Amino acid sequence: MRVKDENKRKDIIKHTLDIVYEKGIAGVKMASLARKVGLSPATLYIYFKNKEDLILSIFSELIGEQADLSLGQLNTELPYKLKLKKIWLQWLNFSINNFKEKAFIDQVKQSPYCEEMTVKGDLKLHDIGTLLFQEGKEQGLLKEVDNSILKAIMTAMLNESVVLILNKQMELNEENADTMFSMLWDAIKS
Amino acid sequence: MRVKDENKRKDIIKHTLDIVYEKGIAGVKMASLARKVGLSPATLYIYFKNKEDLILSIFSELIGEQADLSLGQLNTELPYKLKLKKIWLQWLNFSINNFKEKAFIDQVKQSPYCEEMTVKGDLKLHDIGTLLFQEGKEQGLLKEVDNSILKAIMTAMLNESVVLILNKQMELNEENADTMFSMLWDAIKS
Amino acid sequence: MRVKDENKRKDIIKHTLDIVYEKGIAGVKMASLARKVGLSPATLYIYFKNKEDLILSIFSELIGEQADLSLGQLNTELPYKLKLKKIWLQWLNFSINNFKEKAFIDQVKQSPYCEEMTVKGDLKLHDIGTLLFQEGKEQGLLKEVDNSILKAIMTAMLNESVVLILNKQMELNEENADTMFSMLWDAIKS
Amino acid sequence: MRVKDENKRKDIIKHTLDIVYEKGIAGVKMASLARKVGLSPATLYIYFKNKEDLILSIFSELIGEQADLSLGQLNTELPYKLKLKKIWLQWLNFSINNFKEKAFIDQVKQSPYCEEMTVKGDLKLHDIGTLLFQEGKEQGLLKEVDNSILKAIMTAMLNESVVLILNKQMELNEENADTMFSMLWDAIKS
DNA sequence: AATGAATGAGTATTCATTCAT
DNA sequence: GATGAATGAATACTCATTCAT
Repeated sequence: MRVKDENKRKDIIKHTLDIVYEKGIAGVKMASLARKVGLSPATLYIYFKNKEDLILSIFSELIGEQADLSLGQLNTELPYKLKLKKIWLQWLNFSINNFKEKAFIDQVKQSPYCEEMTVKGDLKLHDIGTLLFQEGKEQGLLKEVDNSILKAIMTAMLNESVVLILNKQMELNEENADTMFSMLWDAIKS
Repeated sequence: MRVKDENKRKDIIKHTLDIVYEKGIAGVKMASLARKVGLSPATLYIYFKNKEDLILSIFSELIGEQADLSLGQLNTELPYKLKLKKIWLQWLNFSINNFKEKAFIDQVKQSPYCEEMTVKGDLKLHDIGTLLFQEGKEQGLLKEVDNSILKAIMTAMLNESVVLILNKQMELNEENADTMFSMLWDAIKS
Repeated sequence: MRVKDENKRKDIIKHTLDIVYEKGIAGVKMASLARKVGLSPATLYIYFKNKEDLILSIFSELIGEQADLSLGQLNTELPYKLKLKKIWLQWLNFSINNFKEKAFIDQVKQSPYCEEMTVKGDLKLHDIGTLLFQEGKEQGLLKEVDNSILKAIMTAMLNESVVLILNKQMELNEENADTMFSMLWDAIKS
Repeated sequence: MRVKDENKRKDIIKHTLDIVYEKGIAGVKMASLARKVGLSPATLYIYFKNKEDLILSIFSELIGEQADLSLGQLNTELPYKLKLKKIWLQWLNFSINNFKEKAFIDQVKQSPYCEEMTVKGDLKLHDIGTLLFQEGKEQGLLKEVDNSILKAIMTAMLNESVVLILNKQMELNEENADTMFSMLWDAIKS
């Protein structure tokens, strides 16, 4: 009996991410994906039930990883601003290093594939945000605006930083990271 | 000889925007679009050479309108912060009132349709940003960071505000608009 | 504008009947059906929504025709036995002349396509049988057994007669028809 | 070396009969059949060369069993009508108890699988019929019609009885069996 | 200009069968 | 013998686009 090569699933996912990054979700054609991975189209259907399953399975796994990442940092004993900066930098780095994953998540979110699915991972992230901003407000460091606004701004700055860096309009170094974070901080601090 | 009916063209565009907002660009099927507009599929091809032309023509027109909008405000004789706020509010309102148009632009930008096209309208916008931020820096009011960063942040805040409002997580009233703008201002002011 | 040739639908149906008779329902391949009719596969989908619709539409139409056929004969003023014979001969002729249609109906009935459909036409036929046998019983001419049994026997004899004739084991002439009917009559008469 | 497990072969056949009864021959998928039996798809191919072989092997075996069954009864020393009734009842019971087998045979007969095969078993049955009806005619008890007609009627009545019983429109008891047989007898008796 | 019919070139998916262990 | 993985060859269906009027 041939043994299942567990790398194959990873290969499929990797190439799917590549394609989505380059051509969008609609650009994922089962046949050409298979060719890229070096498989027969039929083999894809051993690893994923169908195209929807392929897209949503990857989506779920990515959301899960992303959420897991941040949970560790919340309990550190740093001053609030530094802790926030650390988490922010961590998110920034994660986003840069996983820009294809991020692009994939964004695309799926606004695609029809996402319609029926409850995004569990996102809830985790939401809770993290809540905890984080609550702490800042309690220490009187953050503006007294709704958490969703704070989270929106943080996300927005993150996203745009990533875009600037990926578009080579900005380098990813400590100085620039400091600049971006200080602008974020100025925006949300009380 | 009958002439092309300009209303029909507008109808096609309107329904295309609707579809893209609801189902994404991949959801635009020439036949069902035609049915929605009340035309034959063949008639679409009188108004637009093909699907790509349909998408990109709409895209160009929208980008053009968006840019035109802002140009008027630059010459007003208000203090800088107020002028910036006015432009920001104008953009915000425009984005809210034209969220389908905005969604369309975003979708096209990350679609394969956009690949071969030089985004003329965007250049216009880029120039506006340059002028605007230049003025602020000259008056010593803005942080001395790259214009692209300033523009990115302004765009980011705009986008997230729109999302919050459209998702009904935030109301569109003067107070909230003030809050969002003041956060933006804090972020970019020197 | 090209005009729709109403014969095309009939052609599709005719060739579908041929294929089902020769190879069974599973032998109906949309592409080769289209080729036989002289159309593109895509064109089939203008006339029938999908394969299931193709099969079930034909089925419904055939059932309808079959039922309509018999309704007329019920009111004639012949002696019962002669009337029954006339209807029987009519059914026999119909079955012989439309053996492909009959085969089609039989195949669909035991196929998964039939599962979800309520067979309206059959109900009509059922009612006809009921009326017919009721009359015979009232005149004391038929055995006092359940109508479903009488109908079953009549159907059975019909089917087997058709098989014998189509297999060339029996000729379709008046003598043989008489023989078959008299055997049927002997079986059901009181 | 292990030998082919005869129980496995029986299991495969049993589940094949189940599937054909429920979903028709087209419903037999080698992979899911294997799963049902608790085997790997590849293992099926140890027991049967391919799908056609699977279907036709089962078919041949069933035809053989059916013919064997009847041969024993022909020599009994009963009066003709009673002997015929006994054989008829035996066939009826066999058909009821083996309705899946019967359905299988019917389905295969009208499927493309049957095309190239000469139905040996049926010949045996044909000979039995010939002997049986010959005897009846010699004793002046049966109508002087072609044996194929007599056989057709007997088969027809049998089939319809089975259908009535399996559809619960008729109970399988001595009275009903008597009724059905007497109708058959009335039909064929001289 | 306007149109409904028609279609070629895809696209996802299935499934009998074989491979490699 | 037994097996799970792998696949080639279908197959139903879609859709942007063109045809013929």
